[in-house]
Amino acid sequence: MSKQAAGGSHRVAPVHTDPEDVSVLTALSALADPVRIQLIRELAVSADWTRSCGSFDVPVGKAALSHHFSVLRGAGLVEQRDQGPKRVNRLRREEFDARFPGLLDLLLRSDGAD
Amino acid sequence: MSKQAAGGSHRVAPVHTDPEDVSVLTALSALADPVRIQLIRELAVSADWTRSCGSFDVPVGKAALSHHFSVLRGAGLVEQRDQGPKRVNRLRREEFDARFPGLLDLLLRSDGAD
DNA sequence: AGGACTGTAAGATGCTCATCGAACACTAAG
DNA sequence: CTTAGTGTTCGATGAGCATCTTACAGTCCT
Repeated sequence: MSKQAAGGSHRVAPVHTDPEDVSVLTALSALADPVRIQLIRELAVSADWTRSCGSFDVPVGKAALSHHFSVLRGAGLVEQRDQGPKRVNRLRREEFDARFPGLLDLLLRSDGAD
Repeated sequence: MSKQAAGGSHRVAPVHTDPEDVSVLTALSALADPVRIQLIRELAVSADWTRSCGSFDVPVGKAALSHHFSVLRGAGLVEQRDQGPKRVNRLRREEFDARFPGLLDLLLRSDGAD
């Protein structure tokens, strides 16, 4: 049977929030974190669906990482898909830009020192 | 002696941070708070130097309010000046826009329900 | 000088959240 | 089936922050 992009690899399919349903406060809160900023920046320079959750160079454990991705999903910033044992990611650039124009650009334009 | 706009009414002159010296993280963190969002929004529709700190309709005490303004100053969002016993405020719209284009617009365009 | 008003500073409290460790669920490969 | 790899969930811990109360420091008015 075809199994790629099937519905539900791990336990349940990841819960996503449409950027249109995200409040400004939620969006800003999601972005106001050093680890999540780094995740977004790394995602931004990677092709869609090429980065698994564990492939990011962040100074936190797996549990915290999973939590951060949950926050990013809830803010409509990231989409996830199960691919075999891995969960691959995609930055929802266009959709998020439509809801919050310029916000992502702001984050990605700044130097890494920020 | 002239006393208007003199240097130091209360105890010391308020400490300001230039928006150019503000990191993205600091800016986002400052804006990721319901009370501060409300302050910014009220300030945005008020003429410069017309609003004293106590003139805002926020559901917190004086002490917390003072703290919030301190955060806003530190993020380069608000400028303060002593005017008699009051400390009047001004939104640093142009300067902040130059550092973070579109960020303030985003906050001010959204509905109050956000 | 005295009193009303405005904002700041200091200390205490409570809550939210970021983090970790360990256990669990699912997939893929041997 | 067993093992290795990946990510989630749960419970606990700790830090940071928003808030309050109280005390203080100015300014203005009488």
